[in-house]
Amino acid sequence: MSHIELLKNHTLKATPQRLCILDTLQECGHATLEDVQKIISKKFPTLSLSTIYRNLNEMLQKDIVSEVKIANKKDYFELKKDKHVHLVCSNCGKIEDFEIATDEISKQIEAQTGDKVLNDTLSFDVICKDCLSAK
Amino acid sequence: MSHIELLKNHTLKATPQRLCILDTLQECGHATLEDVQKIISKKFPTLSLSTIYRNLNEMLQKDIVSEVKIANKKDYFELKKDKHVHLVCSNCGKIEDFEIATDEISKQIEAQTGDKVLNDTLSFDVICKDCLSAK
DNA sequence: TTATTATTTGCAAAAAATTAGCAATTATGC
DNA sequence: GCATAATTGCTAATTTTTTGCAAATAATAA
Repeated sequence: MSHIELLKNHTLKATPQRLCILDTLQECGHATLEDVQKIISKKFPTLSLSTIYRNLNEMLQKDIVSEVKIANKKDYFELKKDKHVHLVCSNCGKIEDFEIATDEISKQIEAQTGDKVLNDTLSFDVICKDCLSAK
Repeated sequence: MSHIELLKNHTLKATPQRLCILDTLQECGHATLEDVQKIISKKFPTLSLSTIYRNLNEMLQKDIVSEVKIANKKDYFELKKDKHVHLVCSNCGKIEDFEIATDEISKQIEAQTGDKVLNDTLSFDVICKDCLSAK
């Protein structure tokens, strides 16, 4: 789905500012507010900081974007996508997505606690393949 | 280990302020900065906000305390403890710890990506047993 | 104990991050 | 194209976090 459609489906007007924010997130994969700000200041210097804040918040509300929380790091934003875990390289800082089935572990939790698992957010600290081979 | 020892082992003086902060985290299990502040303002009204900030940061550095990041929530602090996952009730907001082996999933990631997994942070959105039975 | 000293605290003020208010601008549907 | 409701970009207000420094205090050794 195009970003324009995405916005319209959520009753948001497709302004150039919003499209620029979405493009930025798409390019980066995962971007902190600072990242977004820095990149946008080059691509679209007149786009104001308050517009970035306002829109990221709106898009979070409307579930177009999600916030990725990683220990000892600032919050990241990403476009909403299929369920995945985050692999965070402790060496180079890179964040990769990885699709994996987490049903097993959810079942185990349900069996042992009596809770009902709805959803999960998993992140793993890793040394990525590239950093490993660079040693 | 007592909190006093804990501090001394990390070359921090055992001041009443620090002990109060540690006690608060222990009581709460998981507390946001706001929680800590609110509770402390009753127990120890003269303990200043900058002391809370300064000490939580120091304790994070020294690995006495860790930061718990949960999607759509403020950051929580907890005393460092054995590896565990967080179960966050979407209904009542309660956060529970749960000990679970995550080796399986780490192995799977290593096999498929070539990365080396060091550590993980998992949290699960659940409806807790109490909320389930209250329906 | 008491004296000494390096840490730590509390306060007030600075800096950084986030949000609000509002006039001017713009996307959308007719 | 026009009308209009939504959105933007300002600037100013809040809120959150950090700093600097004098006064207070915990740890140490005499």
